[in-house]
Amino acid sequence: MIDKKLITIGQLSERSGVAASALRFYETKNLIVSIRTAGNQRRYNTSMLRRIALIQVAQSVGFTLEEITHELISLPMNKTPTKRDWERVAKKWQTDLNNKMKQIQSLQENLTGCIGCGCLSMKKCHLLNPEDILHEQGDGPQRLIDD
Amino acid sequence: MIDKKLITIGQLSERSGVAASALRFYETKNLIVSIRTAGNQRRYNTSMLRRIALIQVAQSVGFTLEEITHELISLPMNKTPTKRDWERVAKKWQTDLNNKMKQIQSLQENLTGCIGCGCLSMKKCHLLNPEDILHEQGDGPQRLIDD
DNA sequence: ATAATTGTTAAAGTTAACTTTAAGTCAAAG
DNA sequence: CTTTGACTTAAAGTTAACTTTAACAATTAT
Repeated sequence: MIDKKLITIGQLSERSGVAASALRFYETKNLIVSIRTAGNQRRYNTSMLRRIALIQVAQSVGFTLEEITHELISLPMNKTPTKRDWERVAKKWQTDLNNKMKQIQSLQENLTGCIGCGCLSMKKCHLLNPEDILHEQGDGPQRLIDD
Repeated sequence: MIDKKLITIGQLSERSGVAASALRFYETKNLIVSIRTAGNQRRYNTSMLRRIALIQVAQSVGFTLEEITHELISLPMNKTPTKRDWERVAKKWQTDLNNKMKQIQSLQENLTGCIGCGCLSMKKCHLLNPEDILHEQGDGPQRLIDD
């Protein structure tokens, strides 16, 4: 439990797929931490690989690094998160993912509607008519070729 | 059909909700076009409102402006797109939206799995084990507290 | 022990998508 | 006709998320 395997930034980079420059950058943003050798080189606990994987997942989901810093702030840097730690983070992400899904679904429905109805003038299309356009001309009978 | 109502950049900005500076920027990126008055001021056909709405939708879906330029290049600048024009664009978007949904769903499932199984060591978690970590130690019996 | 490799920092550069600024012109109202 | 408000351009600034560069130090291999 005392002598853990520590890896260099080059090894962490290769195993995580994240460039060393990015890892140094992440450190300035407090996303990850390192310990230093007597000669001032960074060494990482292998658990950092997991943390970086989490960061990548969160990024792919659309979080900014700043948000991710806040999301992960409660997770331990140098050991496996507890089940409770992990549940809290994962549930937050699920909520955000659900919201993203809903947004996309509503766009999907609107697109389908637009295709279905032709939407040639698009005067009535909810998607393409964000609170304007109708007021651009009086709303007489719908015209198929217009402005 | 000859004298259409033309609007100024300020009006377009207010009605679209997009800053005038952004509209000028969009023009440099060929996302929109304008005609000029004798005094060199921009004037827009009101159909540009619809095009801007499309741009906003596409952006919210995650397209970059460059991608949007390509998506919209086939749509007429100064008149209503034909049904065929519109169908092509909308279908492309639907495909992209479907892909986004699938990606998010797979993340959802992985997150659920992780919560369900506890994933305390996370050695086996597909989500958190992007082709590494298992090789960090021989795979003896799964440990709950580790590196 | 020395060479080759890998690591260190600070500062500047990069891309996307805009905004801000400065200095000046146009258009609309009175 | 003059003033006020809207518009014009070019150039520089902004934020996120990094990368590149330069000059130098630590490790590792021979």
